[in-house]
Amino acid sequence: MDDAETAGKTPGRETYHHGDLRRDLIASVRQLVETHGPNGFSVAEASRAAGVSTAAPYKHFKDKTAILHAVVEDAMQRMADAMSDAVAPHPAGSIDRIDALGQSYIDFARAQPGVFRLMFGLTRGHEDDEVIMERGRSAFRIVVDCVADYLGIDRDANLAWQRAYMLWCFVHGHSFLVIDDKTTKQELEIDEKTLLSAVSQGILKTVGKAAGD
Amino acid sequence: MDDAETAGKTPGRETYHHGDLRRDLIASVRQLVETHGPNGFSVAEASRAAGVSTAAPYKHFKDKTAILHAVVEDAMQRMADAMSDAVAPHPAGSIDRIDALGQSYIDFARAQPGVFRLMFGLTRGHEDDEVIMERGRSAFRIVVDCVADYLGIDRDANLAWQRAYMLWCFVHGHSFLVIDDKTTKQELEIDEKTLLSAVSQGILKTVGKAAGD
DNA sequence: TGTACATCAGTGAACGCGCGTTCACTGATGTAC
DNA sequence: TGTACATCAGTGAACGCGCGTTCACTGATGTAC
Repeated sequence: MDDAETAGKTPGRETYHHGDLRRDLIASVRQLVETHGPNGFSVAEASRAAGVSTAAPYKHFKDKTAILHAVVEDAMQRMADAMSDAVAPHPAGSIDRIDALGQSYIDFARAQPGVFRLMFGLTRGHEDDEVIMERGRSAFRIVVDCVADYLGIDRDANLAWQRAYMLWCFVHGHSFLVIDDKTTKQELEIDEKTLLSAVSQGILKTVGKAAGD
Repeated sequence: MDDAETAGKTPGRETYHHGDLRRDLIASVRQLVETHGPNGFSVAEASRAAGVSTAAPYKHFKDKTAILHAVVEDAMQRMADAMSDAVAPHPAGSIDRIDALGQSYIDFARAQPGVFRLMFGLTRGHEDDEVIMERGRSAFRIVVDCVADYLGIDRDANLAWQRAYMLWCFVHGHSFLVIDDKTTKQELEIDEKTLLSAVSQGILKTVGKAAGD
């Protein structure tokens, strides 16, 4: 009971007011999405999971899509944070930073594939949500900065953006293939870490600055 | 009228029997999925689009997911065909083959993003559909073969599979980012063709055979 | 060529269900005096 | 410290809706004799 209240789990709430329903709803939706897939979420079910009536969410969100957006905003922030954390332990300008960044991205996708799918395209209309877009951009900027530092070029250089984008594509694609079970891992006979560093080196080291030519 | 019947468009069918409802339903679903998103599809709406009662589809499919599976099976076949066609005009063993392959993949995704999303993970349970899996594998085998030929190694070599997978990840990720509007194209200041060949060269040419080390 | 009949692809009405959202309401909280 | 009142986060019942699926049926087709 005490634990439940402290953690905001709301198993059988005793107080009339919930405490922080908004946060709890987001958490419930996250869990539902992981359990029943990115579409297997309803306002009703989320309300039940949070232990409130189905009308309660409308005190905090305009409608269903507003909840979805909040979940994605939250996820974007957590992903950006995870990427920052992954980068920290490694020296600036090292390739380890870049590999750690990629690994954290993949780990995020693997840990919460439902939310990951939600973040990317499943629900249209993200383009209009400035919070989501901005958090996405700032996450990408981490990649750009690491790439620029590694290459020893300006952080605004086109080359840095291009190389960062190439890496993003690879990591993004691999993440999807992993969570979709399309990757025939045993056939590849290569572990993820090796794969990742082989690609980052292939893209960063060797193509050099000649891509525009 | 004649045109409609010939094309199987069924605007206001006159015959009691439909002709080829199964095929028409798949086409209707494809269109619905492109219009209303990968989830914006119902048996009822597909029936309406095909001009039959909502019960008619059950004469051809067990249930809703069976229709979905059929759509994905069809799409997998069309994608594999598109990839074969893309490869054909270029000499065996050339890098052009590989770039054309990647381009055809991206083109497919861009042309029918809804179906593309359907193919990948949106609906779980593809793993159990042997037809879908087999067609996916055979499409990937085209990539592996092209890579092996380019590298001048055996088509069953691990290295070929690994390199092919790296390329697939990139192209797959880029495709998703494109259809999700996450790619800030103008900021990159690089066109797709250049991007694609830079990556394929980065991954194939320069990392060489040393990735296992 | 004609008739009887099995087969099959369609109909249309109905079912139960869960959903998103609204509404008038009520219980708790915080603030002004 | 006590009371009055505005505010706000909840309730629970209700709504209309579209959906997936089933059912007994009927119209068309093909085949055996």
